[in-house]
Amino acid sequence: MSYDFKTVEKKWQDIWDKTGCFAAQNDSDKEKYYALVEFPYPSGQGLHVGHPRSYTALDIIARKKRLCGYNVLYPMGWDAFGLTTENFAIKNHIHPETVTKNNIQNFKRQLKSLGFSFDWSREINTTDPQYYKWTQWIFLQLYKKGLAYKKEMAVNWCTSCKCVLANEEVVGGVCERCGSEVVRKVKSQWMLKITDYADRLLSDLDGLDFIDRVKTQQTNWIGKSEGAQVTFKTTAGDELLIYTTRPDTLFGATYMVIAPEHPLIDKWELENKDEVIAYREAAARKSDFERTEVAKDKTGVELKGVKAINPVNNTEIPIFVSDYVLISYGTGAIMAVPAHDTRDYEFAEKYNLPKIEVVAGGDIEKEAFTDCATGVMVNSGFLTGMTVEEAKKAIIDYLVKEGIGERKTNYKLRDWVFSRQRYWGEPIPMVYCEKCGWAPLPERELPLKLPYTDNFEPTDTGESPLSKLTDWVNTTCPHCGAPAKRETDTMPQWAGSSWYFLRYCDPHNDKQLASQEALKYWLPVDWYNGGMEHTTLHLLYSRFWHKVLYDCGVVPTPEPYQKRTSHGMILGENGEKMSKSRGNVVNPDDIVDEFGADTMRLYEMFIGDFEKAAPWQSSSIKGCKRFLDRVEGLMYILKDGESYSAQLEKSFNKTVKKVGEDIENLKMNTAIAALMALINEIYQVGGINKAELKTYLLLLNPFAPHLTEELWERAGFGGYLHESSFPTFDPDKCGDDTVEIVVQLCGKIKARAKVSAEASKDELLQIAKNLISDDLAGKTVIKEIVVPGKLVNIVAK
RNA sequence: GCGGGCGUGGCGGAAUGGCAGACGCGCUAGUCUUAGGAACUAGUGGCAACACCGUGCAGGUUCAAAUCCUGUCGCCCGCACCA
Repeated sequence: MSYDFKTVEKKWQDIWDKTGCFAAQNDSDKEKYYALVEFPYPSGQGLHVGHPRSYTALDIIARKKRLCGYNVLYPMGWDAFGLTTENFAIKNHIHPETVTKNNIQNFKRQLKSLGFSFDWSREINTTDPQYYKWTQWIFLQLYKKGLAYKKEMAVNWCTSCKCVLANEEVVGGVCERCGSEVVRKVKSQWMLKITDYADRLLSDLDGLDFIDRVKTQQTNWIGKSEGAQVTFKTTAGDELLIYTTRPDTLFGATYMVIAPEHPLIDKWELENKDEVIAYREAAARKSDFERTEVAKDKTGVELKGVKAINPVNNTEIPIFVSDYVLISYGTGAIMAVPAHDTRDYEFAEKYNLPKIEVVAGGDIEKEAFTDCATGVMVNSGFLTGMTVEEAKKAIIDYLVKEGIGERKTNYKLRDWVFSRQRYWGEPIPMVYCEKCGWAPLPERELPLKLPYTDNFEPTDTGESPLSKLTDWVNTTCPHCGAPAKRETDTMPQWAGSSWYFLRYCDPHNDKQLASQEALKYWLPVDWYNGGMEHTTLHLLYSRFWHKVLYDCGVVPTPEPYQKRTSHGMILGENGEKMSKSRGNVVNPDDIVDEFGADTMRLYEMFIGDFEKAAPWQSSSIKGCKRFLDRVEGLMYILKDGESYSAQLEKSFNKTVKKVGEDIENLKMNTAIAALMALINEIYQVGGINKAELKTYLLLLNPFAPHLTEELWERAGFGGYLHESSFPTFDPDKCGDDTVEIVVQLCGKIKARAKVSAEASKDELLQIAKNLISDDLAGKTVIKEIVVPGKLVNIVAK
């Protein structure tokens, strides 16, 4: 018995399209619910089976919330700028605009075939000038607030994409996108000062309902550390500033290390200048990857002719240059305490430098003693005898009093490199004038449209392809009117996605990025689901932009998303990541064609724990199809009935409770299992009445919307199912009258008994004792444990 | 190295201190069928066993442990010389 899913699904998708029934209302009195999934990058490969996992889960949430009376916004759009499209365009000699248009068309067809209840009237596209007008506008606000600045700096350069990458886009020393080598290159780049927001991005996590691993990852990425900044005098007469989280170990500092890029190297008269410069150049030639590759073996050169003076004991100590110290963190210089830092220890061993134990408790002949919790200070002047924590406080007080140091907080987070030397991105609305310097484009000139060209390939020189379009580049200065040149770099892919959820609130507004009323009504996003891979990229960037917009008074909430969850990856049948090269890719179109959208949706939810990775199993899909066939089969055993039958009343109440709760907790797999168990019971009983079918269809509807609407209509329930309401349950009718309890003797199961659910502890105990009286004979009862509804355990000797 | 997570039947997975294996796949038998890689019914952790054994391994706490604690092995993810 198999129903005609193709006809049924087409019919309902057409009805939903025609009636626009899933469009959210901006002027509603109803309570709002904003459910959001990450909008896709419309690649040429089409939809991946990973996409529907997220989309189906939140579609279930959205559909359930609508049935519960909410005004639901569940939108969809296209994150369409970016390198993948551009690289495809170059390879196939098609303009990226055409590629994007085709890919979107295909994605949209695929999404529609799965029956998602997206509000298509709010569809957005980041490459639409009416959209990126506001991306550019936000950039101008960042610039006005001093949060966008241009800086000559060493950046990550992908040798294949011929383009700068953000720190977050470099994974394991290679390009996140193409896997090619990333080298350091000095370029002038637009930077966004996300570091100004580091503390707020960290502390505001507290009030948010994000899953722990997202919070942990963002916290680690921001990398807050507290310590002290200390000034060391040098024999050259000037000062060396260092950062340390262990100021308590200052008496143990036996040498200093500065990063190869440290500016003092150029300033100082060094006896071995050639050697030092050679070391620096060797370090510069290394890519980040090589530099971390050799992390095990530390190298360095002593700076001859200059020494640092330890301010607490006036000892002269040598200064080294080494690439294990990073110019980009802290002050680019450290005091080395080999006795209490493993890296310094390793370096000191190699270069035969002295170690002074200042915290007792370890054996510094063997290894560095880094424990802060147990040690006591020794060899440390006025700190001797204190605990590490006491010493930290005392030394900072001392440094402040002497004017040679202060308390200091540092972050691992770096500013966001915002320029890309590529064509397919938003033009940065800035103009460079010889006289005035960088000038922002007036807001009325937005959008600054991306000029159309067929010559969009990246250049070997590292210049943006836009620089070849001299007609476009040459302009006049917005300040003085003199001839000037446009910025030719474009924005990174992360720009358009950093605020897209705002545009959904009011997508056709041509005066503002969205109206205040709309933003006030819809924000924050109530539930946002997306991939873990975006935790330190998109998710962090968009929180940053949102906070800036909040400070500008553009958005009414300090945080964009109230709740964040993340789905596990769907792996190939062989348990490996799905990829073309592994040949284990499943195309959603094939599944929809063979089994239908409802089965596909159900299977994606039934595959396992939503948060965990799960391998695709073609053989299991038919289980979901069989289940839906059995649901359709209910029509043939349907009886009249205004209320639940006595036989099924408890089961229905229990299942309503469970399915409702499971949906809210994203436990779609067990919700489906409960519906399967219930239908098994219905077939056991041999029939279902109309009241029961109604409830059953409503519970299943968020998962399998097409079939349930169809059966609703066939059963003659009137109107559309999606206009009805989610069933409620009677808490008193969720428990069974009789329950089976287990009788244990010393924790071993000896008997089982069906008892009344209402039975008291004493009654249960008596029943249990009777049941195992033979075993108890001649023994002394030591302890009796009774857990009503579960078990009785008697401990006897 | 640091941080996060995981380890349960032939397979995907349930169970978060209280009956291990819900639900599904697969498998076995049966029914119907010209046929079955369809559907339906029953069974299905191991074992000859109602005893006993069983949640990576070794200990521990508890009347009771897949679940909590300690150690250990293996796998996955993130960060990676952040001073």
